[in-house]
Amino acid sequence: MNVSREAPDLLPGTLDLLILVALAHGSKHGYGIAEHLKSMSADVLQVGESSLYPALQRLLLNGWVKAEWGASENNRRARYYTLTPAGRKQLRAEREEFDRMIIAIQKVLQVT
Amino acid sequence: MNVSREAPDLLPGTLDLLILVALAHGSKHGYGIAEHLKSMSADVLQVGESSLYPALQRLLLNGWVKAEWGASENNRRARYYTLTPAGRKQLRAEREEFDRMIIAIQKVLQVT
DNA sequence: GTCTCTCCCATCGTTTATCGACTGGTAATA
DNA sequence: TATTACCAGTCGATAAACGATGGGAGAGAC
Repeated sequence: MNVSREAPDLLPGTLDLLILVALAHGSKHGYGIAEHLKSMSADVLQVGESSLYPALQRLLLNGWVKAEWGASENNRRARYYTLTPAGRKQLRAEREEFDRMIIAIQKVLQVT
Repeated sequence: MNVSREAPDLLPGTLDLLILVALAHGSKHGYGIAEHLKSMSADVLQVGESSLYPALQRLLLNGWVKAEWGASENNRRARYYTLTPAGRKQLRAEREEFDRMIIAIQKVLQVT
């Protein structure tokens, strides 16, 4: 019964934040976002397409990002996602909330 | 459509770790675990009973903890949970994995 | 010319965790 | 007697992440 556990690809609840951060420097397409997160994290954060694209849909629906079709550097059809002003605000909020949680968890952990 | 978001009570995926840590110093009953997490985190980590008890069931099923009925300091019927050796091992593993994730996320975040 | 590789998009169905609301009970205290 | 604090859970809804799957188009090898 779940005796051996897989190492998760990412911490649940942090994907939206990670995507928003990835887009903070400029527009990226989905594939590029995944690459960015992977390389920036030294291959620890491996976000699969089946997590990434639904997440991007969420962000679109909430108005945090907008999307437009274009061509990638490799001359391929790609959909570029860009942070909206509301998205920047959301990024700040999520980052604060994340920090709050991490600090709280560290307090509990460091007792040991 | 989800324009205003509630601040979550805890980071998903971290509850098991938090419980294991809470029990690392000695047996506690469920209510006591929740109290411990709340006070240690300066009221940030508010784990509700409907998250706590299912989590304890998971830990029991996996053999990370064992449980026995007893009486609380307040002279009430209480179920005391205790870490097993497998639970200590699991605690180490989860803590490592958590640290790995946090470090990776920080790397992505600090670029901004 | 076609094969394969990398790049790029996405959905569907399953699993799993969290959580709001609820039920149920006992000791102490006002 | 009533209320409050302590202590145990369950049930159903919601939502996020993920494995599997299914495209398609450019580039380079053969």
